[in-house]
Amino acid sequence: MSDLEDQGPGKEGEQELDLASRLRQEHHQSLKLWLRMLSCTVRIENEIRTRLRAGFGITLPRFDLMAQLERHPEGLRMGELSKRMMVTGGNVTGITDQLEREKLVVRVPDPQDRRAWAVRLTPAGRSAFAEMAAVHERWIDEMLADIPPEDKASLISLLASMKQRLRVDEPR
Amino acid sequence: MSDLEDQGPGKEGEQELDLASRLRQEHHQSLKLWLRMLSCTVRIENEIRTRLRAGFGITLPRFDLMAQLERHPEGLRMGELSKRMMVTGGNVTGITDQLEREKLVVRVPDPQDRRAWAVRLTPAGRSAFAEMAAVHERWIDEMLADIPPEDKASLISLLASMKQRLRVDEPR
DNA sequence: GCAAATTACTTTAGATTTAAAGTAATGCGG
DNA sequence: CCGCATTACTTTAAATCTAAAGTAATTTGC
Repeated sequence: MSDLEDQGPGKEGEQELDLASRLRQEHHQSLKLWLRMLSCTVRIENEIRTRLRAGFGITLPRFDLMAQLERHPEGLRMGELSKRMMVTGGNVTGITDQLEREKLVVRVPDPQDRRAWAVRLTPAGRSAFAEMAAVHERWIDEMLADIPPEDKASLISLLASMKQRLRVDEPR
Repeated sequence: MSDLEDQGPGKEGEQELDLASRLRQEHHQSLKLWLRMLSCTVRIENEIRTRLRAGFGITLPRFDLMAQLERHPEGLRMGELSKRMMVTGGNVTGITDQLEREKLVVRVPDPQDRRAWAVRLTPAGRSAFAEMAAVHERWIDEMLADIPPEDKASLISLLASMKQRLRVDEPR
């Protein structure tokens, strides 16, 4: 990738040229941003997936679900998991089934609402996750080690703002 | 999300406090960056997937494959597609099968190497893609419409640098 | 109260995805 | 030229994933 789009406007002096170059600069800006972010994301995701499998024999979606649960010892409902993981409900059903089979989570009936279930980490699940999470974060640190901290800070801030301003429908 | 981590250092004056707050600020920085980018990416991806299906009855991976081909009228080999799309070869085989069934692409044998195939858009595929691509870009523009152009420019530049510096293995 | 709409979750069908094994052609070292 | 590793792609098995339909419980409107 050549990536010449981020240089400041030249010194053509001509107002018209300046406008034209600004337009050229902004041409496909959104698409470019999207593709670049997607590319970074997929690269990292693939690496994590591979390492989780090799290191712990676990899949990324299972790890993700456990990560959601870890922050909620009281458990999360299926619908909550679906929203947080940004996947369909049917998908959550399947991943939960797998994790339950492995005794890493349990489904607890909700006494208030007999349609609903809370999913909770088992003690085994909690301890397995704790070990994986520590290594997982080390991996991320390594993968991003060559990015200057100021760049990281900028990205964190810009992405937070981006997430807020994104015009997408939340519900699934 | 509350997102308070991006405020500049306060004016405590104390060097030690300043260092401590800098440490606190950088705590889990990589992980936070990763999760935030992932969140933005998945949101956009889900929206595009839904719209592509609703608007054109096509899936995102098929659209992606066609997008790769559009820039290479001479066709791309399966292995090239795999690398560019960052998915396994088996996956490319499957998506290509589907697109071939729909008469949107063709497999052309490589005269130099009888193991290899070039995949090419058919005329129907090219014209179908042209229509979809225009709308697709409009969607991206809309989704990112509330993000200031300067933020977009910064993100484009920071993500380009990030992509370069990412410590991940390329080959699949 | 009760029918209808809604909600929470599951099931189903079909597509995508990976990892790993398989097939066939190429290229390399001797 | 021949054996063997490599390469390009396909196939397979199992898991994920979506969209849509299905089930059962809850809520809403009257």
